[in-house]
Amino acid sequence: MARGRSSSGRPTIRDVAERAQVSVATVSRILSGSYTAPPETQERVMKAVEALDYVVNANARSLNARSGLVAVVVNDITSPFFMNVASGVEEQAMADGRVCIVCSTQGVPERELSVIELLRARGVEAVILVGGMAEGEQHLGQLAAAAEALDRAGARMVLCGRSWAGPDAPIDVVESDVEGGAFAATNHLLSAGHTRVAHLAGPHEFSVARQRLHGYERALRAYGIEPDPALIASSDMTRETGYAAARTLLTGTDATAVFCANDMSAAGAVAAARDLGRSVPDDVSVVGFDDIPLAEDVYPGLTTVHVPQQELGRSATRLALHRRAGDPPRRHVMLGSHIVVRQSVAPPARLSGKGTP
Amino acid sequence: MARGRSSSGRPTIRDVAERAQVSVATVSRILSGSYTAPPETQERVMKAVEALDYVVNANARSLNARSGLVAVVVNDITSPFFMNVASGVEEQAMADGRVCIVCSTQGVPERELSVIELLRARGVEAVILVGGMAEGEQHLGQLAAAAEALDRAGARMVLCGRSWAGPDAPIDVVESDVEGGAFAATNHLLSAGHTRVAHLAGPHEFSVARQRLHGYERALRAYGIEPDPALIASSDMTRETGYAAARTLLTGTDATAVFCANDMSAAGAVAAARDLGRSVPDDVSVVGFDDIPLAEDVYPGLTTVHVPQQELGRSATRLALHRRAGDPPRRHVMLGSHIVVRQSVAPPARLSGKGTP
DNA sequence: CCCGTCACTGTAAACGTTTCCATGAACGTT
DNA sequence: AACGTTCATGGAAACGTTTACAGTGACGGG
Repeated sequence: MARGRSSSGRPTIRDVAERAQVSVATVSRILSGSYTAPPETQERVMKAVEALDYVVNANARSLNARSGLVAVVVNDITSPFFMNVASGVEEQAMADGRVCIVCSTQGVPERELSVIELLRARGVEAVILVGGMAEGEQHLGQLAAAAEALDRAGARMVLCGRSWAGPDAPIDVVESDVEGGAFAATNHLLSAGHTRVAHLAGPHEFSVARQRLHGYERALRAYGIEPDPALIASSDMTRETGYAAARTLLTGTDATAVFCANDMSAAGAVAAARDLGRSVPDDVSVVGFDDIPLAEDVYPGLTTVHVPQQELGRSATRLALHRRAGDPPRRHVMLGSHIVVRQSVAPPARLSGKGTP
Repeated sequence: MARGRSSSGRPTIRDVAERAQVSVATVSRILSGSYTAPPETQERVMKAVEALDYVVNANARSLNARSGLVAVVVNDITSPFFMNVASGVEEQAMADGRVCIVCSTQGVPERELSVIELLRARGVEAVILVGGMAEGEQHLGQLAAAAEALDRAGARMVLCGRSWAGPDAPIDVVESDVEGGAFAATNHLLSAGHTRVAHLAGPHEFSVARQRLHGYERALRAYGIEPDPALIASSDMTRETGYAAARTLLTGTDATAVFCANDMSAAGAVAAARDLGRSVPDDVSVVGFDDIPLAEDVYPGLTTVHVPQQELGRSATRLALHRRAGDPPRRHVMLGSHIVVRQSVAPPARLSGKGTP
């Protein structure tokens, strides 16, 4: 039952019109709610729609009207940080009457461009780029070109939780104060009495990783300590590589504290410490970054820098969607971040030994 | 630079044709790679495409050709379990030359239907439904209708990691052996010597939650123990509700072990135990379900039932995409699950006291 | 009684593709 | 020399909508 008149496939607006004994124009008008038809006709059309189980062909519609699509592009669909930001985008998009879809580059930086192109082909109204590691000279150029192309098509692209590595950003950017957060985190360790504070850095090509490194170094210097390259290891911000890097850091150096580039690698560092028979926080203190839900479940609870993930997403979406005539072409939003104290930090063993009577 | 000839918006195929001095048909043919044009023309067209920064309008294309879109629908975009399954879908979809998008119902069960409708409107080729709590009589009926409508449009819908609650499924289903897993998990606790094994169940409307409950009860009975309703609490499988439910379970009963409906609520249970001053596993044993990455980071490492999340997604996608003429209309794939032993289970305190000399 | 207004509806032209069919040229076969 | 084949191309008809424009009656004011 409920088959359309057309030879095959979905019923079309013509089938509905035929069945309801009106013209396609009338059906279109009623369905898009663009005006008030007399209840009698309205009903006839609705009945036909019901009977045929008709849905508009959104692709055909997009030929004339706006698509109503907002897309989030993430590097890895399983990363809690990215997906928390994405859920913020989703929320705001829905509030603005749009539909949100999530696409992934599957960890391949170059794919970022092809995904954007694909979205442009689909006529999305906004592309929110969250995270993303590829920040080479050439890639940035192509990104700028892609943004311009989107612009021409009436769509907006905004960088979210990631900063533009070049001189001035050709697109909107929403980020949190990463360097300030890193400074605060390192400072937290220093003021607990640590002097040998290591940093488990992220990939150097990644601007937010560099910012964390800078914040770390700045905090050390503010304490009169010159950063020691031996205390800086590098991971790609996953649990596994964090584990490995932390392990060498803890065995090869006299570090009593580690500031990690993100919570994921911090979880790896905690596991590494445990496997080496070092207690956290008694033998070694650990601080993370991001404040993903995991941070609360790791034992001991991870002291970390809170990044307002949902708000990052919401804000980026607002920027993309709410554009008024007078707005400056490029906008930049900087959200604050603050430290969340849990149980993974304590004074260094020697000091705490000295400190107690 | 690089502006199209049209008044505004993106350049069209006509602009390209004009610039390359060929017909639109030729351009279309060359771009879709449907035949081999002489290199000279080929080059002219490519140059024009480049110069105008042209991308096809995928919506217009979808009017005639297939869309190449595969969609995953999840309940909550921030759930690790769902997103791991989704990444499996993504992988397989890409392998089959399709593009994968993720949509969320944002925790609102009814929204599932509207999202499916929206996807139908976009002409997707496959809809993979992962998770999803709404399984009322009426909802299932509507789901079946939606599946039929998709079918008519030449698209496939498959249920993934979730079973059809009614008599026989009107659509393809891929699931893991949930009841068997629950049986094994409970059995693991029983054979460690526990007799007061509690169950932190999921919502009863949710078929996979019911299956876990059944497996739990079956294991108890196999040990000659009649399930005690007092030992069964309920959460909605989040960390927070798991925490609350576990807390009442641990204070109000003499349970020495808890089998949790999923790892998330198990993490809550572990936290509750800790906050009550009960050590895991010495005072209380905990077993989870799913084996999400978190299970490894919780302390102590969570003994849990491994569900092949990626494979679930891959398999569902294959089912949707690889359909041959002779295939039965409805298929059902059941993947195995097995227990992963970590550190959250030990013999009950009394027994272990008795057991040692 | 005429005419402007109004509410409702239909016709047809976009929108940007793909693809069927036709055309003409070059070329090897009989 | 007449003829099929192949190749490269163009014209035009779909695909399923939306929407500008035009048309129909009905109605009420002059």
